[in-house]
Amino acid sequence: MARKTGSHSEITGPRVRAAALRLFARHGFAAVSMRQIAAEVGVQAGALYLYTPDKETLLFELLHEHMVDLISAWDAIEAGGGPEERLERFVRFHIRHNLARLDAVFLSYMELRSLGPGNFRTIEGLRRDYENRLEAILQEGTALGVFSVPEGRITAFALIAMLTGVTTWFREGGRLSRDRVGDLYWAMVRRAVSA
Amino acid sequence: MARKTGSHSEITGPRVRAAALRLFARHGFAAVSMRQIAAEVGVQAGALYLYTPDKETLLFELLHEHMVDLISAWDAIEAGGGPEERLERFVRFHIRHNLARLDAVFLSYMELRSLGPGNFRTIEGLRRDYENRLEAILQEGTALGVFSVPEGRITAFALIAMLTGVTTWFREGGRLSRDRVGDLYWAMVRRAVSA
DNA sequence: GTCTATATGCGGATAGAC
DNA sequence: GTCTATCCGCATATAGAC
Repeated sequence: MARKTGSHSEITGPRVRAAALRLFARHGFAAVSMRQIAAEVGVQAGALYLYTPDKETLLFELLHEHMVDLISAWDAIEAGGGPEERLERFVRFHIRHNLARLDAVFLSYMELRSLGPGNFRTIEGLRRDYENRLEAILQEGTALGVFSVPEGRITAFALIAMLTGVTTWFREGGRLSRDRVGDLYWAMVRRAVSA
Repeated sequence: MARKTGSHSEITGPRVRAAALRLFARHGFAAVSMRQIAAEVGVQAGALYLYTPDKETLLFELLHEHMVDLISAWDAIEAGGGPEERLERFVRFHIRHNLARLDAVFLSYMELRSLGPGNFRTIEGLRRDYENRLEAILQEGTALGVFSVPEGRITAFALIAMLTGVTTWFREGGRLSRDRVGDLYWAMVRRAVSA
């Protein structure tokens, strides 16, 4: 199947999203121009509109993809085991998954406000879905008497905030390995919720 | 001492900072124009430059004031008692203080990147000063055998992230009072670090 | 699919009148 | 101390050539 010269749809689309993700996370959504994104990809600004109807939609798609990716990755891992086992798996998963996606994590926390109301609600709903999965583990463990968690929802918020915080200080090649960080955080989480 | 008509320096300055804080936190530094800030205060855009040399300096001063305020408020409270007592005081102080300054907390996390290198380092240094105070409590408690904290610095990061997270979900007049939230978080923190 | 060119409007910051 | 008017540049988004 012959293709026209200069036809790079399958390759330029992902490159646009990658550049936008990097730049939005680094400088903020409003501070980044379509021209900057285009320059990073190596095309002219007008060409970006072949891949997104406008700037906000580009942001929305990045956030949406990140949340769907997070939830489906967890759903593929959670199955089986008691609450304590699943909670440990959650702690290690959340740290590992987010450390591998620093830009997307930062963007998800900072630029929800740059979305219109409809897009905002969609992303917020996905975040809630994720939080609910952790809350369910905590509730189940409390019902079984292995955890002592009087407020499952608030505890889920607290734990996710603590775990996500790793992304703000962890440095590749630093003194602590990812696994060691997982050990440390799991030790804290376990003690914080144990009966 | 007579004063000219339309002379409101002592009152307009604080109003400019208050409007900037609110708008920067709500919409992001880059997304807010000097004209918007001026409109909120009720003056014309040009008049703002009587109170700040430029937009970035305005942001810097807001962040700087917030950090100095935080540290000096804590220093006025910390004195006296053992590590466990001081840690409890820290937990309750951090939650209470930050809940009363939601815009500034949000801004401090999101818009450090909008500062130039020099201003950035200044704010980062102040944040480090604050973290060090918590770390010192954890180290002292570990040395005395009342805490079991193998990594004081990482644990300080983890606890601050967890506590600051309250600002993202707490709603005034909701089911939980501030004091109850303090109780819940202190229970988690205590168990997470106890020997 | 990408380019160049452009419409149209808002951005930060300054000058000078009052 | 504040206002009006303005400089100048960059923003998003689109039109039409190739």
